[in-house]
Amino acid sequence: MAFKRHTLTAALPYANGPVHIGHLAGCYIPADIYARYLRSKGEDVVFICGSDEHGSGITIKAKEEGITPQQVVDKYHKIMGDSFKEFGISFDVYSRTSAKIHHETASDFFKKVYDKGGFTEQTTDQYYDEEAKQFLADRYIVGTCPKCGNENAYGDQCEKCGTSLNPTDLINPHSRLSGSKPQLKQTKNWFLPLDKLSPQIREFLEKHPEWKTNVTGQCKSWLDSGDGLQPRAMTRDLEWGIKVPVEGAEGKVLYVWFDAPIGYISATKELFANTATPEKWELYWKDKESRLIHFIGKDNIVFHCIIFPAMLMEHGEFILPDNVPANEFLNLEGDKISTSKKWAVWLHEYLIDFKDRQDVLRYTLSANMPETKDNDFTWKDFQTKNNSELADIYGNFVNRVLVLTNKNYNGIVPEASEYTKGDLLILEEVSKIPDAISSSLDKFRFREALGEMMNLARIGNKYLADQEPWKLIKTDEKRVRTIMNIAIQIAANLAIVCEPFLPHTSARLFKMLNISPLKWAHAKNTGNISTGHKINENPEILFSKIEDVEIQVQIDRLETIKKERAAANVSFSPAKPEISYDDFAKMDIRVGTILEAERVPKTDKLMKLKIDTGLDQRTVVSGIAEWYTPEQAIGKKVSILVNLAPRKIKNIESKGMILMAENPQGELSFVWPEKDTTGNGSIIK
RNA sequence: GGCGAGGUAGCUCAGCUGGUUAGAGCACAGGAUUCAUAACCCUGAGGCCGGGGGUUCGAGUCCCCCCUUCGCUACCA
Repeated sequence: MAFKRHTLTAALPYANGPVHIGHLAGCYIPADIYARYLRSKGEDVVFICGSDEHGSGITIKAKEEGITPQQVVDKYHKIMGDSFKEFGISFDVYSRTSAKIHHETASDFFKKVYDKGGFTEQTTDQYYDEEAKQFLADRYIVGTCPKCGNENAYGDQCEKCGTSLNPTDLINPHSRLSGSKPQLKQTKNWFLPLDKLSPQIREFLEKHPEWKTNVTGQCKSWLDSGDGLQPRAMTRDLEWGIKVPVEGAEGKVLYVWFDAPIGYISATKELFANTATPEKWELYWKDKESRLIHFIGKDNIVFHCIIFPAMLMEHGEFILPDNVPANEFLNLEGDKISTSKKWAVWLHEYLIDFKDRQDVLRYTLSANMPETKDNDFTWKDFQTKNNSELADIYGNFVNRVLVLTNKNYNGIVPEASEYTKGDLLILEEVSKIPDAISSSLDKFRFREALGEMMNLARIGNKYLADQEPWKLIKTDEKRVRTIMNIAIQIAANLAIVCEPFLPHTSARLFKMLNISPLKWAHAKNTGNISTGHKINENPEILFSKIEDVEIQVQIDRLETIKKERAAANVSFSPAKPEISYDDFAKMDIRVGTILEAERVPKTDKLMKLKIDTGLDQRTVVSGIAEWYTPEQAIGKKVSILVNLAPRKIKNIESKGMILMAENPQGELSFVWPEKDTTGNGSIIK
């Protein structure tokens, strides 16, 4: 179980928007802490990341902004790369999937699996745009949402009501490219036979009982769900992406989720490409003594625990991940972070608003890391964590030590001549800290590890308070020398063990102590700074307090976004296109009365209704159970479309449709005639 | 409805294979102190461990049912 080297990957961020705090807390901060920690221990580490630049999301974004897909990815690749760097995420390489080396790698990967017969071919019906002469990705098709009537629902999801859809669900679908009505057309694609690989995948997962419960649980959910794993298309009919390198695949590219994880491999190649040993990347991906770890958010679990391992199995040459410590999601002020709803704190903006305060955000996000469940980021909490933990505990301890040393000893580290029993106890406690942190980090318990790091500062503060060197200096100067020596050693060790979490602070502290950065193993020692060493004379404040006004600006900003969103929500969907009277006249709408009502079992929304239409008594299944109980529904007068083609829903024949009025909140309400004299069968026209 | 993960002090979380008065950090209150960024240090208050049954000498920890949050999924026309 002893590994010689570590291949750490952080999820490739999608290049259709900047990085936000959710990405950081879920993936990049834990990955960076872990990478820095291993490096400090002297381990052989490569820490890999890059921009994910393919897929239909990019082409859509390009169309929205009126630029080319390449311009989109160039823009966000730069923003993300720059902000990661300034934030201190210590990737050994930050590559991108539009890079030539990646196209080659992904293409070769596909070809190899293809040649081995690792894919199955399937022909399916997809929407095709005759004018634009291309197949349409789900998000390229717009139509009316069958649920909420939103006219601008996408082929995969209605953004208004959140329902997930298939392109064929849309009413009146049209292409976002040409506006024309798309036709269904047959197309051939290559599928990864996850169904057949299921036993191997299961076996692989069972070898890792040590994985986090949220990860294992979600994998099991996939394996054991209804029909089990299904074959998944690894190619798409799209222009933007990596060409499928086989005959008869013109106009097709690799599925973005096929090509993205291969990006980890390409990026590793790139890392070594211009070195004396360009083939060295293979060690990190093929050697059994290399430990592959994927840092991701929970939305990526299925890809990294099932699909990518399945791809690697089919390929055959690569090692499989040893762990996938996925985090849950981070919310912002109680609401889900959303790029499209602009509900986020963007890293590149934070770096401007809170210049040189990278570590404050790193600390806050680490302390609030959604390790076991979704967590919430609030600006108030950000302020409190900075003021009463970083500033009051950590920063203040360092400041006390440096000020006392300068005041009493002109910055020269005094000699520790004689340790008391109490001193020895403290030194022992101090030397135990790195192992305590290690043991937490080895289990990917970042919050706990961070707490252990802060304990060192707490030990330091308590030591000073107990010893009171500022009093003793008047009576026992010799004793004060020992005390201050110990306090300085604690500060030095703090600089070492905080480095994975607070790298900028660590560097500043080493500089103030006027020593070169030390590695993890030194943190067990309690004499890292020698007697007579001169520390920097001008200690700076490591963490200044954050005032209310500063966070109020951020809170106000979010309030504004919220108000704008609320305003957008009360607006009704725009009027539908004009129709003829004949279109309208086709509909036969009548007044009816609900005679019987009962919930359809095993559904959330369905109610089975028996309705007197004046013409007959018939059964209608309607999705109203969220808004009416059967008792409330019985006896109600309703409007019913009686000549709608019958349809079987949950094995019940539903004849006709009840008309419901829906308000902007999605609440449904019956529609009925005002006068009691308008009885069943009356025509609504 | 199905599957998965949660629901423990005001907040963020620990509590392994069941075992004495349920823990930590922050926030809060009181005290002490002044080297320090009105900080530090000490003390304290604060928990029907989501609810209800059950197994057990004993349950936050095991079993059943229910409620609730998040994710996937079914059904929604």
